[in-house]
Amino acid sequence: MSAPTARGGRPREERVDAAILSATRELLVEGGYAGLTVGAVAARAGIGKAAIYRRYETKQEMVFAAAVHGLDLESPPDLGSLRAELEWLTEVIAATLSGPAVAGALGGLLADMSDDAVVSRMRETFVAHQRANVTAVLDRAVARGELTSRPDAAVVHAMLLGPVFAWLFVLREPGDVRGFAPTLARMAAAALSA
Amino acid sequence: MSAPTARGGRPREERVDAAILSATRELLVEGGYAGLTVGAVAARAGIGKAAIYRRYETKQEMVFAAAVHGLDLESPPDLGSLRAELEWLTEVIAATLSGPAVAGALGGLLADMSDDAVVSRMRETFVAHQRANVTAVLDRAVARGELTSRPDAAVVHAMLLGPVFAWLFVLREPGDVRGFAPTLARMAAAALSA
Amino acid sequence: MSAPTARGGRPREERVDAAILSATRELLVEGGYAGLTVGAVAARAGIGKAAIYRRYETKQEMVFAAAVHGLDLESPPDLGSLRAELEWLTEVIAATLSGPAVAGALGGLLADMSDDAVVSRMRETFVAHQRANVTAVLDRAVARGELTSRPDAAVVHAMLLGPVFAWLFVLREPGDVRGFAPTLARMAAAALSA
Amino acid sequence: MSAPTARGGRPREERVDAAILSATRELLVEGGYAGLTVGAVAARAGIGKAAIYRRYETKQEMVFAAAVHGLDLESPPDLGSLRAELEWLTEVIAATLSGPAVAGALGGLLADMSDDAVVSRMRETFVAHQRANVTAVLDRAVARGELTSRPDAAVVHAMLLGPVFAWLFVLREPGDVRGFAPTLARMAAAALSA
DNA sequence: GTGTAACCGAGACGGTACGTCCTGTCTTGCC
DNA sequence: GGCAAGACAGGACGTACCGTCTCGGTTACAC
Repeated sequence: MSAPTARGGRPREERVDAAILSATRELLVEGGYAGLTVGAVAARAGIGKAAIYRRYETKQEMVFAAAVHGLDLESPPDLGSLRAELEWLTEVIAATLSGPAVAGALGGLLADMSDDAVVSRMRETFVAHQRANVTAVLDRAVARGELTSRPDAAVVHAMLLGPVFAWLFVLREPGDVRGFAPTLARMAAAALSA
Repeated sequence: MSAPTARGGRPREERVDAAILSATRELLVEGGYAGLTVGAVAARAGIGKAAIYRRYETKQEMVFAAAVHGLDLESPPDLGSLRAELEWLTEVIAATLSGPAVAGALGGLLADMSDDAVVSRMRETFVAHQRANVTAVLDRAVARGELTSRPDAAVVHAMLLGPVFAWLFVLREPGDVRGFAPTLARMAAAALSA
Repeated sequence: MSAPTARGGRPREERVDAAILSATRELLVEGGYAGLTVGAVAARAGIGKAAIYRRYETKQEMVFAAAVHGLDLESPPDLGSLRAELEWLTEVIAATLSGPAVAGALGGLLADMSDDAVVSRMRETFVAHQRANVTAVLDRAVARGELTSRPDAAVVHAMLLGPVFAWLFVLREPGDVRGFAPTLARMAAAALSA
Repeated sequence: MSAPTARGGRPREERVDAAILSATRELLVEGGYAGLTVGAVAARAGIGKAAIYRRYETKQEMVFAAAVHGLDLESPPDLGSLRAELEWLTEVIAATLSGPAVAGALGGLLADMSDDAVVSRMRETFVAHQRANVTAVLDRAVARGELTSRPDAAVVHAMLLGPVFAWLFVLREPGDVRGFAPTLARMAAAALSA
């Protein structure tokens, strides 16, 4: 979809790609996923709806691309201790999820997707990289001798991502999510070390 | 809404209340939040749409009432140890969230709500009771001497609810969520004891 | 309907009858037939909707009763000439049709009725009496020698009623309908005499 | 409404315009104005409701367009005498009003309209042309010397249209309206000549 | 007097239509 | 062939109204 063979004809304008993503992010901040309309994105971007559907098959794909695009691409640095690196991971996750566009989009994306291809893509893009980072951190901790055996990365990932997710989307504490990260990392480190 | 003073006039029929909730739950299971129609609920319940809108201002309120109604009302029994009780809590949370109606509804509800009254109601109903249960468990652990000081119940709640939530709605591992609960509870107990 | 056998039980309150008709007429003036609601009539009259439907089977019957009630019951006096009496008839018709409640109701009544009982009742009540008056006037003109044979009363009635009706409901000239009556009567007299 | 400036974009399809009008006329014949549903028109026409509301602001406008469209566009031929031409006019009016779609629509249209723009448009379209025809006929009669002065065309129009209108919508005589036209025209000619 | 039957205001009930909105596709004419 | 504009089919949404029914209570006539 995003890369149809594109043999001949006029090339797509990058300006349009950028305008779509940027307008989507704006409207996501202003009105959340609900209240975001493909027509409104087109109008805000000063383009036609067809230019959107030429790039994304559905509204969900567009929002996913806009919200997730370019997120969380760094790998965790070696900070010397499991706990410090877990804290780094948690903070990156919290920063990613609490960005205004992501916050507006994530709930909505979960809604419109049942079990189809989009959710798979999302898992691959959004989840796989984070899990790789978790794996790297755990491997380093084993190498350092902080852990005797490497726990399941998926479980550890859920333990870091989950509370942040719940905090933002269900609990919605008025307090800053960032302050939550160190506490969470400390508890996770303790749990793993035990 | 659900309880207008109602001085005179024909009283509302409980049969209708029940039929709405039950039809909503059925359709939630069959087609998820997306794909659930107010008209379809009315048709399935054998009532008119107006009877629904007399009770709930929006589709979201109806779904919320149907999905959350009567959930998780038991209090945690004294099982003798913090870990056992955390495990009980986690299993209740997992059972609640993975029930078919709730699973179909929760994502969708998060979507259509920005920050308005519905999300507050949801927090009050859905979250408050679980948090009270967490508090009770922690208090008992302090009384037993398992913990020296009572940690923040909100944080502990997030640590239990969050991973389950993430597992179900983001990670969507094919594996059973139930198997996840004991691991999670064990790690939480270790984290708290440290 | 209006007079069910009424064996036992509490008798109907005349206050309610009057309140219904009066509220209907008020709302007819304020908003026309469209925009008149049975619920609004009940509210304005300070009664329940059931009290209305106990008296009238449909909204149309109620409006008909309210608009037509007590209209046009006088018989045409002997004014000495056909033309004078035709003028009297035309003025009565114009006065009847241009009353505010009737004006608001008639179009609407015509709308909701296809060919059923209500239109028959309306014809009987509203039309029959006027036609009897036309017949009386024509008979007197024959007796006076102004006409050699009595024309069809239905045709003459249509020639008097019709232009007034069209003037009010289709043409809607801003000018006063009353000024139209003498001209119409004069032309009708000339047509009949020829 | 029917002609927005429409600079760019896909032009409206004539097929859709025609399908709307044709489906409306069919349903008007089948069930009258009451019993005609915008949804049913859309379904019968094989189009979406939005395509209707893009063209007509309300159901009334649509029905008006369908019932009145293309009616009565001929001008009265010179038939040599006032009476013959009046008869022609009356027959055209009767034919117009007694057409099945118009008969189903007119009463209903009168109902839903109070005094707003729709009734004005209707007057302009439906009435203005007929009145112009009346004027032409009267002018020819003056030129022929049949009339000494030209009477008010509005009054004459009311005298022709009105009885037909009343006959069809109020009196509803079972007899054929067509037979009514010559009598009416003869009487009108006599009245004008006097 | 005390039934009993029909009344009363209030308002919920099933049903149906309205007019608006949105999605994803298609069709113009211009570049 | 991409692009802006916008029409298309389809269908859900939330509102409004109709005519019926139910509640708790009142009022007259008959026994």
